[in-house]
Amino acid sequence: MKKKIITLKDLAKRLNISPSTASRALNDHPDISIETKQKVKDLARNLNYVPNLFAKGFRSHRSNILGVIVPNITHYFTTTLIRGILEEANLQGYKVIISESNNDVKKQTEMLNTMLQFGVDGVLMSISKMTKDVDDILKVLHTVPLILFDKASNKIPCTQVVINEEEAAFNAVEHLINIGKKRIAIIKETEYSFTSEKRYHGYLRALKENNIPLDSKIVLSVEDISMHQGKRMTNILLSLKEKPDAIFAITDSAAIGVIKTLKKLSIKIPEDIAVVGFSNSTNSQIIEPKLTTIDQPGQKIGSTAVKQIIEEINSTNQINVNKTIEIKTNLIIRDSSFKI
Amino acid sequence: MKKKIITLKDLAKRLNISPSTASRALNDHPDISIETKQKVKDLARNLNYVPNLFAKGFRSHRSNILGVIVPNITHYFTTTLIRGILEEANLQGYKVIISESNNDVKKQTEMLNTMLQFGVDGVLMSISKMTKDVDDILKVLHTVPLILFDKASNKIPCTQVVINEEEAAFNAVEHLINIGKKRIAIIKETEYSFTSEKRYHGYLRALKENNIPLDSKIVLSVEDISMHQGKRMTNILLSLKEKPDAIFAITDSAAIGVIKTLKKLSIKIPEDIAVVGFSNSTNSQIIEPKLTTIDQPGQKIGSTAVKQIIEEINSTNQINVNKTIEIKTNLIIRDSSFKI
DNA sequence: GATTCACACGCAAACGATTGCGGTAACGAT
DNA sequence: ATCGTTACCGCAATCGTTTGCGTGTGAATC
Repeated sequence: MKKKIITLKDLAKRLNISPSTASRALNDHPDISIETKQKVKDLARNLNYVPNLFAKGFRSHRSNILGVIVPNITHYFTTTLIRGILEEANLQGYKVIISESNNDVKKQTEMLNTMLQFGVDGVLMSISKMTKDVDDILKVLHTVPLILFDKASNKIPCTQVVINEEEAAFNAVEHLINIGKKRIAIIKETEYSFTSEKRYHGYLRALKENNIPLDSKIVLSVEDISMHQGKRMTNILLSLKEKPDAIFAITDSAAIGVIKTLKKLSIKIPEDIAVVGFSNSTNSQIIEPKLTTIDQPGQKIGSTAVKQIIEEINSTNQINVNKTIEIKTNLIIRDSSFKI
Repeated sequence: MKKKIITLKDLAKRLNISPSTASRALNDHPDISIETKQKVKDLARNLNYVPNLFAKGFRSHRSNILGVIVPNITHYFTTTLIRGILEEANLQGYKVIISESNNDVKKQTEMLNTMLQFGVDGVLMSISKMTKDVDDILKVLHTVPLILFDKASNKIPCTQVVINEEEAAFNAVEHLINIGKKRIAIIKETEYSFTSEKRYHGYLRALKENNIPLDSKIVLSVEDISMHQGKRMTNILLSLKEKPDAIFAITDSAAIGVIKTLKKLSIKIPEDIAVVGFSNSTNSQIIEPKLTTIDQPGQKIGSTAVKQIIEEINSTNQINVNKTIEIKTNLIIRDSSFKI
């Protein structure tokens, strides 16, 4: 009852050729005649021959497996990233091993190492935000190609696939200015977060280019940005003498916390205070009023990262490419910031 | 500059023993003296020896890789499932390859096959809902252990890890009855969906045990359940002469569509019409009023499935275990169905 | 007719870890 | 002194595929 597994040898034996000839035939080696190639390929198809990936990897040191490490898989945006990765990898004949670091730096390097043990051909990583010490990550660079996506870091000399964080934030804030807002608060993360800092720079530039003075009282930083923190920060902002007329939260979840708090206090959105988030999560369409936010094309980021890493895997020269690929975002204007 | 990879042979050469002795030493074979074992293990640690997984799998036909196939990775519940799978697999020294079938049956069997090519030791699958022909899946059973989780099917003789769909729905509907509702509508899927049918049976039993007659006019079925369909069905229900005083949507997204429609028409929730969903998605807490729903412990389902499949992988006897493991759910009562 | 050359293919080694079997030494028992 | 037992270890084969090198065949060239 056991299914007999067909090997190269089996093919060779049936055709009275050597295994090496069969191998070369299947791989289109020029030394093999067209007729032989045809014969081998036909038989392979008929017998449902599948090459043993272990044996293949054993010799070639290639697994056709990519490693992916993300901080938190339950975030909607992360799943769109993964979807892009899976799709593109599938097209190119690669499989994907996924691990979750839970924003734990120790776990992160641990997973990196077990991935190498499992013989991945390359690693795609979205680093946990508290990654300060990058030595462990740098070690990997000598072994297999590494690409950072979404959550990146300029401390690591490798290809990075990210969104145009700065410009996206700039557009969001300028949009608020365009609808007549003049006192725009921001809820961001502490300076350890690379992405948060970039978005903050976009915020600063938008103010500057529109001659709006920066008021540090309405620049709020939190450690772990969340809906709850959004609520807290809103209460702080509302307790100020000069209240803001718009709030830019650097995360949808925080923005939703803002909206919930404003609604509870019957503050009109967007008339009294407009709100803008970041991510275009599913939640942003559920909340009422619907949230203006920035759409990040996760799927495209994922597929781009895969294309890039496969290119690096196949390139023989071991130069450390150190380029940054930026994916365009889109501002989605909804009810929380409509022109009045 | 290239990192020299340490092999068993290297260890053996340095200690002047044979590779086989080194192998046995690392694997705690009784034939090896304690001193030799110690020496080998020490050297292995010092030289940072990592066994070549290819060679290992090549001989042992074990990859320590599990395959996972899910219909749609972007659903929040699915991500919690995956989180459970990843965690438990990590604990047990397994890696996980994930694929998305997009509810496409053809793709599903295709992925199943490539997974086998990649030498997975077992497959965990949440089948796409339109799976009618299971022949392709049955073939897999002869090759590696297979476990169905979440979306299962009684047509496939293998272990299944699911929630108590029927009881969960029963509890939800009985809760509506307990808060005084007497005319409870249900929005479900067509009969091709196994899970939907089970939930429907729970609905029926709750009515029966509480002596509420079934009215087929308020039993609505849709092909692809979604928020949009929730809205559509609500309008249909409201056009009836005898309107329902509660709506049980078999999915959170549909339930949210229901709530949005009711709010637009200024129908009071839960006073006029109560609403209950299914899944405890993040959205269910964002919507106002917050949605009463059924929490499915995804993480536990995932980890249970992994534990189970590893057990089956390690069990030599090839009996097809055909048991169903049911994970308990919890009814989460929120504002959309509170007692008035 | 001798030499060259391209073509098509086979031989055998190699990759790293595992394992059945055989071998050796040491020691005690007879 | 001989045999048996035990403890410990090495030899060599094995898995399936790839690849450098060698070989034989036939045709073309001088």
